[in-house]
Amino acid sequence: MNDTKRIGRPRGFDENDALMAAMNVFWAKGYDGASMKDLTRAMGISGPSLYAAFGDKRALYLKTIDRYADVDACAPIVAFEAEPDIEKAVRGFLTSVISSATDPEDGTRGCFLASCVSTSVGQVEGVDERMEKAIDGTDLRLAQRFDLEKQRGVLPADFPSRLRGRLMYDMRQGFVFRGRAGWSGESLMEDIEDRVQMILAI
Amino acid sequence: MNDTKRIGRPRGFDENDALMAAMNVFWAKGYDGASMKDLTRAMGISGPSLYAAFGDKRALYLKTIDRYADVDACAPIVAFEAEPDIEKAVRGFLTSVISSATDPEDGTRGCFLASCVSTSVGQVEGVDERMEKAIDGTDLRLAQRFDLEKQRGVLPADFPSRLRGRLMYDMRQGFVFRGRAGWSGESLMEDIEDRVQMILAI
DNA sequence: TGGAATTTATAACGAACGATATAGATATAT
DNA sequence: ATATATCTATATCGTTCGTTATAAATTCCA
Repeated sequence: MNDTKRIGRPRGFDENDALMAAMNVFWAKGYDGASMKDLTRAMGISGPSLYAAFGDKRALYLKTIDRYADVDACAPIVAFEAEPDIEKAVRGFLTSVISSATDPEDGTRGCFLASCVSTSVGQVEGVDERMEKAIDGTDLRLAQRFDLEKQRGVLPADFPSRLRGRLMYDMRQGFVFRGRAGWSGESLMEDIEDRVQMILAI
Repeated sequence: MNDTKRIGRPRGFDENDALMAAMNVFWAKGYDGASMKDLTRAMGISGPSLYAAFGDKRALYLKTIDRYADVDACAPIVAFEAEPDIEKAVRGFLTSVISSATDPEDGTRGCFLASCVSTSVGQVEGVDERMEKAIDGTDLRLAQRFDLEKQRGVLPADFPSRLRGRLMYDMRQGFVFRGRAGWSGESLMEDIEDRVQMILAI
Protein backbone atom coordinates (compact mmCIF):
# COMPACT_ATOMS: atom_id res chain seq x y z
CA MET A 1 0.00 0.00 0.00
CA ASN A 2 2.61 2.55 1.12
CA ASP A 3 6.10 1.79 -0.15
CA THR A 4 7.60 5.19 0.65
CA LYS A 5 10.46 5.09 3.13
CA ARG A 6 9.12 5.82 6.55
CA ILE A 7 10.94 7.79 9.15
CA GLY A 8 12.51 6.01 12.11
CA ARG A 9 14.25 2.71 12.64
CA PRO A 10 13.00 0.04 10.23
CA ARG A 11 11.57 -3.32 11.27
CA GLY A 12 14.12 -5.98 12.02
CA PHE A 13 11.75 -8.79 11.04
CA ASP A 14 9.36 -9.70 8.28
CA GLU A 15 5.80 -9.32 9.45
CA ASN A 16 4.50 -12.15 7.31
CA ASP A 17 7.17 -14.61 8.41
CA ALA A 18 6.51 -13.74 12.03
CA LEU A 19 2.80 -14.29 11.51
CA MET A 20 3.35 -17.72 9.97
CA ALA A 21 5.69 -18.66 12.81
CA ALA A 22 3.04 -17.61 15.33
CA MET A 23 0.47 -19.67 13.48
CA ASN A 24 2.61 -22.77 13.76
CA VAL A 25 2.94 -22.28 17.48
CA PHE A 26 -0.81 -21.90 17.95
CA TRP A 27 -1.34 -24.85 15.65
CA ALA A 28 0.92 -27.09 17.66
CA LYS A 29 0.00 -25.94 21.17
CA GLY A 30 -3.44 -24.37 20.93
CA TYR A 31 -4.41 -20.86 21.94
CA ASP A 32 -4.08 -21.25 25.70
CA GLY A 33 -1.17 -23.62 25.44
CA ALA A 34 0.90 -21.15 23.44
CA SER A 35 2.62 -18.77 25.84
CA MET A 36 3.99 -15.38 24.88
CA LYS A 37 7.43 -16.86 25.52
CA ASP A 38 6.78 -19.63 23.00
CA LEU A 39 5.52 -17.09 20.49
CA THR A 40 8.30 -14.52 20.80
CA ARG A 41 10.95 -17.22 20.58
CA ALA A 42 9.44 -18.83 17.50
CA MET A 43 8.84 -15.48 15.84
CA GLY A 44 12.36 -14.31 16.61
CA ILE A 45 11.24 -11.03 18.11
CA SER A 46 10.88 -9.61 21.59
CA GLY A 47 7.73 -8.99 23.56
CA PRO A 48 7.39 -5.26 22.99
CA SER A 49 7.97 -5.68 19.25
CA LEU A 50 5.19 -8.21 19.14
CA TYR A 51 2.78 -5.96 20.97
CA ALA A 52 3.66 -2.95 18.84
CA ALA A 53 3.20 -4.87 15.60
CA PHE A 54 0.24 -7.12 16.34
CA GLY A 55 -1.50 -5.82 19.45
CA ASP A 56 -2.05 -8.35 22.21
CA LYS A 57 -2.08 -12.13 22.14
CA ARG A 58 -5.68 -12.42 21.06
CA ALA A 59 -5.25 -9.93 18.21
CA LEU A 60 -2.22 -11.87 17.03
CA TYR A 61 -4.25 -15.07 17.10
CA LEU A 62 -7.05 -13.54 15.05
CA LYS A 63 -4.51 -12.24 12.54
CA THR A 64 -3.05 -15.71 12.09
CA ILE A 65 -6.57 -16.96 11.35
CA ASP A 66 -7.13 -14.27 8.72
CA ARG A 67 -3.74 -15.00 7.25
CA TYR A 68 -4.45 -18.70 6.99
CA ALA A 69 -7.66 -17.99 5.11
CA ASP A 70 -5.76 -15.76 2.70
CA VAL A 71 -2.89 -18.07 1.87
CA ASP A 72 -5.31 -20.94 1.30
CA ALA A 73 -3.12 -23.38 3.13
CA CYS A 74 -5.71 -26.11 3.49
CA ALA A 75 -4.29 -28.97 1.47
CA PRO A 76 -7.41 -31.18 1.20
CA ILE A 77 -9.53 -28.47 -0.41
CA VAL A 78 -6.79 -27.58 -2.83
CA ALA A 79 -6.47 -31.25 -3.72
CA PHE A 80 -10.21 -31.51 -4.20
CA GLU A 81 -10.33 -28.58 -6.60
CA ALA A 82 -7.27 -29.62 -8.59
CA GLU A 83 -8.34 -33.16 -9.56
CA PRO A 84 -10.56 -33.15 -12.65
CA ASP A 85 -12.28 -36.50 -12.08
CA ILE A 86 -14.89 -35.92 -9.41
CA GLU A 87 -14.72 -39.33 -7.79
CA LYS A 88 -10.95 -39.16 -7.57
CA ALA A 89 -11.30 -35.63 -6.26
CA VAL A 90 -13.54 -36.72 -3.42
CA ARG A 91 -11.26 -39.62 -2.59
CA GLY A 92 -8.28 -37.32 -2.76
CA PHE A 93 -9.93 -34.90 -0.39
CA LEU A 94 -10.60 -37.56 2.21
CA THR A 95 -7.18 -39.14 1.79
CA SER A 96 -5.52 -35.79 2.23
CA VAL A 97 -7.58 -35.10 5.33
CA ILE A 98 -6.61 -38.40 6.87
CA SER A 99 -2.91 -38.17 6.11
CA SER A 100 -2.64 -34.62 7.39
CA ALA A 101 -4.64 -35.56 10.47
CA THR A 102 -2.44 -38.51 11.38
CA ASP A 103 1.02 -37.52 10.14
CA PRO A 104 2.09 -34.77 12.50
CA GLU A 105 4.45 -32.25 10.96
CA ASP A 106 6.27 -30.07 13.48
CA GLY A 107 3.53 -30.94 15.91
CA THR A 108 0.94 -29.44 13.59
CA ARG A 109 -1.83 -31.80 12.65
CA GLY A 110 -4.74 -31.53 10.31
CA CYS A 111 -6.03 -28.17 9.29
CA PHE A 112 -5.21 -25.08 11.33
CA LEU A 113 -8.88 -24.19 11.39
CA ALA A 114 -10.21 -27.68 11.97
CA SER A 115 -7.74 -28.84 14.58
CA CYS A 116 -6.73 -25.64 16.39
CA VAL A 117 -9.07 -22.73 15.83
CA SER A 118 -12.13 -24.94 16.14
CA THR A 119 -11.17 -25.75 19.72
CA SER A 120 -11.24 -22.08 20.69
CA VAL A 121 -14.67 -21.39 19.24
CA GLY A 122 -16.89 -20.10 22.00
CA GLN A 123 -13.82 -19.42 24.13
CA VAL A 124 -11.89 -16.62 22.48
CA GLU A 125 -13.73 -13.48 21.43
CA GLY A 126 -13.66 -12.88 17.69
CA VAL A 127 -13.07 -16.50 16.76
CA ASP A 128 -16.70 -17.48 16.30
CA GLU A 129 -17.41 -15.04 13.45
CA ARG A 130 -14.21 -15.97 11.68
CA MET A 131 -14.89 -19.65 12.07
CA GLU A 132 -18.46 -19.30 10.85
CA LYS A 133 -17.24 -17.38 7.83
CA ALA A 134 -14.51 -19.93 7.17
CA ILE A 135 -16.96 -22.82 7.33
CA ASP A 136 -19.34 -20.94 5.04
CA GLY A 137 -16.54 -20.28 2.60
CA THR A 138 -15.39 -23.87 2.61
CA ASP A 139 -18.91 -25.21 2.23
CA LEU A 140 -19.33 -22.93 -0.73
CA ARG A 141 -16.10 -23.95 -2.42
CA LEU A 142 -16.91 -27.60 -2.03
CA ALA A 143 -20.43 -27.07 -3.34
CA GLN A 144 -19.19 -25.08 -6.33
CA ARG A 145 -17.01 -27.97 -7.36
CA PHE A 146 -20.08 -30.18 -7.47
CA ASP A 147 -22.05 -27.55 -9.36
CA LEU A 148 -19.34 -27.56 -11.99
CA GLU A 149 -19.84 -31.30 -12.48
CA LYS A 150 -23.57 -30.75 -12.79
CA GLN A 151 -22.95 -28.28 -15.61
CA ARG A 152 -20.72 -30.81 -17.27
CA GLY A 153 -23.45 -33.40 -16.95
CA VAL A 154 -21.30 -35.71 -14.89
CA LEU A 155 -23.56 -35.27 -11.90
CA PRO A 156 -27.37 -35.19 -12.28
CA ALA A 157 -29.16 -31.85 -12.19
CA ASP A 158 -30.79 -32.57 -8.84
CA PHE A 159 -27.55 -33.42 -7.09
CA PRO A 160 -27.59 -31.64 -3.71
CA SER A 161 -24.25 -29.86 -3.99
CA ARG A 162 -24.58 -27.78 -0.88
CA LEU A 163 -25.59 -30.66 1.36
CA ARG A 164 -22.77 -32.87 0.13
CA GLY A 165 -20.27 -30.08 0.54
CA ARG A 166 -21.34 -29.71 4.16
CA LEU A 167 -21.14 -33.45 4.58
CA MET A 168 -17.55 -33.49 3.40
CA TYR A 169 -16.72 -30.73 5.83
CA ASP A 170 -18.24 -32.62 8.73
CA MET A 171 -16.37 -35.74 7.72
CA ARG A 172 -13.15 -33.77 7.81
CA GLN A 173 -14.02 -32.53 11.26
CA GLY A 174 -14.60 -36.09 12.37
CA PHE A 175 -11.36 -37.43 10.88
CA VAL A 176 -9.26 -34.64 12.32
CA PHE A 177 -10.82 -35.20 15.69
CA ARG A 178 -10.20 -38.95 15.59
CA GLY A 179 -6.65 -38.32 14.51
CA ARG A 180 -6.06 -36.12 17.51
CA ALA A 181 -7.49 -38.80 19.77
CA GLY A 182 -4.94 -41.31 18.52
CA TRP A 183 -6.60 -43.11 15.59
CA SER A 184 -4.16 -44.42 13.01
CA GLY A 185 -4.31 -43.42 9.38
CA GLU A 186 -4.93 -47.02 8.37
CA SER A 187 -8.00 -47.41 10.56
CA LEU A 188 -9.45 -44.18 9.24
CA MET A 189 -8.82 -45.28 5.67
CA GLU A 190 -11.21 -48.19 6.20
CA ASP A 191 -14.09 -45.76 5.85
CA ILE A 192 -13.22 -43.82 2.77
CA GLU A 193 -14.61 -46.00 -0.03
CA ASP A 194 -17.99 -46.14 1.68
CA ARG A 195 -17.87 -42.40 2.17
CA VAL A 196 -16.84 -41.59 -1.37
CA GLN A 197 -19.88 -43.50 -2.68
CA MET A 198 -22.00 -41.75 -0.08
CA ILE A 199 -20.94 -38.26 -0.98
CA LEU A 200 -21.59 -38.87 -4.65
CA ALA A 201 -24.79 -40.90 -4.27
CA ILE A 202 -27.85 -39.44 -5.93
CA MET B 1 -17.97 -50.40 49.35
CA ASN B 2 -17.29 -49.45 52.95
CA ASP B 3 -20.38 -48.15 54.74
CA THR B 4 -18.97 -48.44 58.25
CA LYS B 5 -18.75 -45.15 60.12
CA ARG B 6 -15.28 -43.79 59.78
CA ILE B 7 -13.44 -41.89 62.41
CA GLY B 8 -12.98 -38.14 62.05
CA ARG B 9 -15.12 -35.31 60.80
CA PRO B 10 -17.45 -36.44 58.02
CA ARG B 11 -17.66 -34.91 54.57
CA GLY B 12 -19.79 -31.81 54.35
CA PHE B 13 -20.59 -32.41 50.68
CA ASP B 14 -21.75 -35.17 48.40
CA GLU B 15 -18.89 -36.38 46.24
CA ASN B 16 -21.11 -37.22 43.31
CA ASP B 17 -22.94 -33.88 43.35
CA ALA B 18 -19.63 -32.05 43.50
CA LEU B 19 -18.35 -34.06 40.55
CA MET B 20 -21.40 -33.23 38.45
CA ALA B 21 -21.09 -29.57 39.36
CA ALA B 22 -17.46 -29.62 38.29
CA MET B 23 -18.44 -31.27 35.04
CA ASN B 24 -20.89 -28.48 34.27
CA VAL B 25 -18.20 -25.88 34.84
CA PHE B 26 -15.76 -27.66 32.52
CA TRP B 27 -18.56 -28.15 30.03
CA ALA B 28 -19.42 -24.46 29.95
CA LYS B 29 -15.93 -23.00 30.13
CA GLY B 30 -13.56 -25.67 28.88
CA TYR B 31 -10.60 -27.13 30.76
CA ASP B 32 -8.33 -24.10 30.68
CA GLY B 33 -11.20 -21.65 30.98
CA ALA B 34 -12.41 -23.22 34.20
CA SER B 35 -10.41 -21.78 37.10
CA MET B 36 -10.13 -23.38 40.49
CA LYS B 37 -12.18 -20.47 41.80
CA ASP B 38 -14.99 -21.27 39.35
CA LEU B 39 -14.83 -24.91 40.34
CA THR B 40 -14.77 -24.51 44.11
CA ARG B 41 -17.64 -22.03 43.99
CA ALA B 42 -19.82 -24.21 41.79
CA MET B 43 -18.99 -27.31 43.81
CA GLY B 44 -19.70 -25.51 47.08
CA ILE B 45 -16.44 -26.58 48.66
CA SER B 46 -13.10 -24.99 49.43
CA GLY B 47 -9.82 -25.50 47.70
CA PRO B 48 -8.19 -27.87 50.18
CA SER B 49 -11.33 -30.01 50.30
CA LEU B 50 -11.22 -30.32 46.55
CA TYR B 51 -7.60 -31.36 46.53
CA ALA B 52 -8.09 -33.85 49.35
CA ALA B 53 -11.06 -35.45 47.63
CA PHE B 54 -10.12 -35.38 43.97
CA GLY B 55 -6.42 -34.65 43.66
CA ASP B 56 -5.44 -31.75 41.43
CA LYS B 57 -7.34 -30.02 38.66
CA ARG B 58 -6.38 -32.48 35.99
CA ALA B 59 -7.37 -35.49 38.11
CA LEU B 60 -10.71 -33.84 38.79
CA TYR B 61 -11.20 -33.30 35.08
CA LEU B 62 -10.45 -36.92 34.26
CA LYS B 63 -12.87 -38.04 36.96
CA THR B 64 -15.65 -35.96 35.46
CA ILE B 65 -14.99 -37.66 32.13
CA ASP B 66 -15.20 -41.11 33.69
CA ARG B 67 -18.34 -40.11 35.53
CA TYR B 68 -19.97 -38.87 32.35
CA ALA B 69 -19.31 -42.16 30.65
CA ASP B 70 -20.87 -44.01 33.59
CA VAL B 71 -24.09 -42.02 33.88
CA ASP B 72 -24.63 -42.29 30.13
CA ALA B 73 -25.71 -38.68 29.89
CA CYS B 74 -25.49 -38.46 26.12
CA ALA B 75 -29.08 -37.84 25.06
CA PRO B 76 -28.76 -38.53 21.31
CA ILE B 77 -27.44 -42.05 21.77
CA VAL B 78 -30.10 -42.85 24.32
CA ALA B 79 -32.73 -41.55 21.90
CA PHE B 80 -31.23 -43.64 19.13
CA GLU B 81 -31.40 -46.85 21.13
CA ALA B 82 -34.88 -46.23 22.51
CA GLU B 83 -36.79 -45.76 19.23
CA PRO B 84 -37.77 -49.10 17.67
CA ASP B 85 -38.15 -47.92 14.07
CA ILE B 86 -34.67 -47.58 12.68
CA GLU B 87 -35.32 -44.68 10.35
CA LYS B 88 -37.03 -42.71 13.09
CA ALA B 89 -34.19 -43.67 15.40
CA VAL B 90 -31.58 -42.23 13.05
CA ARG B 91 -33.65 -39.09 12.55
CA GLY B 92 -34.14 -38.81 16.30
CA PHE B 93 -30.43 -39.13 16.88
CA LEU B 94 -29.60 -36.31 14.51
CA THR B 95 -32.43 -34.12 15.75
CA SER B 96 -31.33 -34.61 19.33
CA VAL B 97 -27.76 -33.76 18.38
CA ILE B 98 -28.84 -30.56 16.69
CA SER B 99 -31.13 -29.35 19.42
CA SER B 100 -28.62 -30.04 22.16
CA ALA B 101 -25.91 -28.37 20.10
CA THR B 102 -27.89 -25.19 19.50
CA ASP B 103 -30.03 -24.81 22.63
CA PRO B 104 -27.57 -23.90 25.33
CA GLU B 105 -28.56 -25.03 28.80
CA ASP B 106 -26.62 -23.31 31.58
CA GLY B 107 -23.97 -22.56 29.02
CA THR B 108 -23.50 -26.26 28.35
CA ARG B 109 -23.97 -27.20 24.72
CA GLY B 110 -23.96 -30.46 22.90
CA CYS B 111 -22.30 -33.47 24.44
CA PHE B 112 -19.74 -33.09 27.20
CA LEU B 113 -17.38 -35.33 25.31
CA ALA B 114 -18.03 -33.89 21.87
CA SER B 115 -18.05 -30.22 22.75
CA CYS B 116 -15.70 -29.97 25.73
CA VAL B 117 -13.44 -32.95 26.21
CA SER B 118 -12.75 -33.22 22.49
CA THR B 119 -11.15 -29.76 22.56
CA SER B 120 -8.62 -30.89 25.17
CA VAL B 121 -7.52 -33.99 23.28
CA GLY B 122 -3.80 -33.74 22.68
CA GLN B 123 -3.55 -30.99 25.28
CA VAL B 124 -4.30 -32.59 28.64
CA GLU B 125 -2.53 -35.79 29.63
CA GLY B 126 -4.89 -38.69 30.10
CA VAL B 127 -7.65 -37.31 27.92
CA ASP B 128 -6.57 -39.01 24.69
CA GLU B 129 -7.00 -42.55 25.96
CA ARG B 130 -10.35 -41.77 27.51
CA MET B 131 -11.55 -40.06 24.40
CA GLU B 132 -10.40 -42.89 22.17
CA LYS B 133 -12.18 -45.37 24.40
CA ALA B 134 -15.32 -43.23 24.45
CA ILE B 135 -15.39 -42.95 20.68
CA ASP B 136 -14.82 -46.69 20.38
CA GLY B 137 -17.64 -47.37 22.77
CA THR B 138 -20.02 -45.04 21.01
CA ASP B 139 -19.12 -46.43 17.59
CA LEU B 140 -19.84 -49.88 18.93
CA ARG B 141 -23.21 -48.98 20.45
CA LEU B 142 -24.33 -47.33 17.25
CA ALA B 143 -23.15 -50.29 15.18
CA GLN B 144 -24.89 -52.79 17.45
CA ARG B 145 -28.19 -51.04 16.92
CA PHE B 146 -27.76 -51.57 13.19
CA ASP B 147 -26.75 -55.20 13.70
CA LEU B 148 -29.99 -55.72 15.56
CA GLU B 149 -31.94 -54.51 12.54
CA LYS B 150 -29.95 -56.86 10.33
CA GLN B 151 -31.00 -59.77 12.51
CA ARG B 152 -34.59 -58.63 12.24
CA GLY B 153 -34.26 -58.49 8.50
CA VAL B 154 -35.06 -54.80 8.33
CA LEU B 155 -31.59 -54.01 7.07
CA PRO B 156 -29.84 -56.22 4.49
CA ALA B 157 -27.19 -58.66 5.62
CA ASP B 158 -24.38 -56.73 3.99
CA PHE B 159 -25.23 -53.44 5.67
CA PRO B 160 -21.97 -51.90 6.93
CA SER B 161 -23.02 -51.31 10.53
CA ARG B 162 -19.65 -50.26 11.80
CA LEU B 163 -18.99 -47.76 9.04
CA ARG B 164 -22.41 -46.17 9.40
CA GLY B 165 -22.04 -45.95 13.16
CA ARG B 166 -18.79 -44.10 12.68
CA LEU B 167 -20.43 -41.87 10.13
CA MET B 168 -23.14 -40.90 12.59
CA TYR B 169 -20.50 -40.09 15.15
CA ASP B 170 -18.64 -37.84 12.75
CA MET B 171 -21.87 -36.12 11.82
CA ARG B 172 -22.49 -35.40 15.46
CA GLN B 173 -19.02 -33.97 15.75
CA GLY B 174 -19.73 -31.72 12.79
CA PHE B 175 -23.09 -30.53 14.08
CA VAL B 176 -21.78 -29.79 17.55
CA PHE B 177 -18.91 -27.89 16.05
CA ARG B 178 -21.17 -25.83 13.80
CA GLY B 179 -23.45 -25.14 16.72
CA ARG B 180 -20.55 -23.76 18.72
CA ALA B 181 -19.58 -21.55 15.81
CA GLY B 182 -23.02 -19.95 15.78
CA TRP B 183 -25.10 -22.02 13.34
CA SER B 184 -28.80 -22.02 14.08
CA GLY B 185 -30.79 -25.17 14.68
CA GLU B 186 -32.96 -24.47 11.66
CA SER B 187 -30.04 -24.23 9.25
CA LEU B 188 -28.59 -27.47 10.57
CA MET B 189 -31.95 -29.18 10.20
CA GLU B 190 -31.81 -28.58 6.45
CA ASP B 191 -29.34 -31.45 6.20
CA ILE B 192 -30.99 -34.17 8.18
CA GLU B 193 -33.29 -35.82 5.65
CA ASP B 194 -30.42 -36.21 3.20
CA ARG B 195 -28.29 -37.62 5.98
CA VAL B 196 -30.87 -40.04 7.26
CA GLN B 197 -31.16 -41.55 3.77
CA MET B 198 -27.39 -41.61 3.55
CA ILE B 199 -26.82 -43.42 6.81
CA LEU B 200 -29.38 -46.10 5.90
CA ALA B 201 -28.45 -46.42 2.23
CA ILE B 202 -27.29 -49.85 1.15
C1' DT C 1 -13.55 -36.81 79.03
C1' DG C 2 -9.41 -36.86 76.43
C1' DG C 3 -6.91 -38.16 72.49
C1' DA C 4 -6.90 -39.73 67.50
C1' DA C 5 -8.55 -38.96 63.00
C1' DT C 6 -10.52 -36.39 59.41
C1' DT C 7 -12.56 -32.35 57.14
C1' DT C 8 -13.00 -27.54 57.13
C1' DA C 9 -11.78 -22.45 56.32
C1' DT C 10 -8.27 -18.69 56.06
C1' DA C 11 -4.50 -17.18 54.20
C1' DA C 12 -0.76 -17.15 51.51
C1' DC C 13 2.70 -19.40 48.60
C1' DG C 14 5.86 -19.65 44.27
C1' DA C 15 5.44 -19.72 39.48
C1' DA C 16 3.89 -18.39 35.19
C1' DC C 17 1.12 -15.51 32.76
C1' DG C 18 0.18 -11.44 29.63
C1' DA C 19 1.50 -6.88 29.20
C1' DT C 20 4.67 -2.36 29.72
C1' DA C 21 7.80 1.37 31.34
C1' DT C 22 12.14 2.78 30.25
C1' DA C 23 16.07 3.61 27.80
C1' DG C 24 19.10 2.69 23.91
C1' DA C 25 19.60 1.99 18.80
C1' DT C 26 18.79 3.32 14.06
C1' DA C 27 16.59 5.38 10.44
C1' DT C 28 14.80 9.94 7.91
C1' DA C 29 13.93 15.09 7.68
C1' DT C 30 15.47 19.65 8.19
C1' DA D 1 24.50 18.19 13.04
C1' DT D 2 20.32 18.25 15.34
C1' DA D 3 15.68 16.90 15.94
C1' DT D 4 12.15 13.67 15.31
C1' DA D 5 10.20 9.27 14.69
C1' DT D 6 10.23 4.42 14.89
C1' DC D 7 11.87 0.00 16.39
C1' DT D 8 14.49 -3.01 19.79
C1' DA D 9 16.09 -5.05 24.28
C1' DT D 10 16.19 -5.47 29.31
C1' DA D 11 13.92 -5.66 33.09
C1' DT D 12 9.91 -5.66 35.56
C1' DC D 13 5.11 -4.84 36.50
C1' DG D 14 0.57 -6.46 38.65
C1' DT D 15 -2.58 -10.56 38.09
C1' DT D 16 -4.00 -14.72 38.16
C1' DC D 17 -3.07 -19.32 38.27
C1' DG D 18 -2.89 -23.91 40.68
C1' DT D 19 -1.50 -25.46 44.98
C1' DT D 20 -0.51 -25.97 49.93
C1' DA D 21 0.79 -24.65 55.18
C1' DT D 22 -1.58 -23.84 59.13
C1' DA D 23 -4.88 -24.16 62.52
C1' DA D 24 -9.76 -24.47 63.96
C1' DA D 25 -13.86 -27.51 63.83
C1' DT D 26 -16.17 -31.85 64.12
C1' DT D 27 -16.63 -36.64 64.61
C1' DC D 28 -15.46 -41.52 66.64
C1' DC D 29 -12.89 -44.52 69.88
C1' DA D 30 -11.10 -45.59 74.43
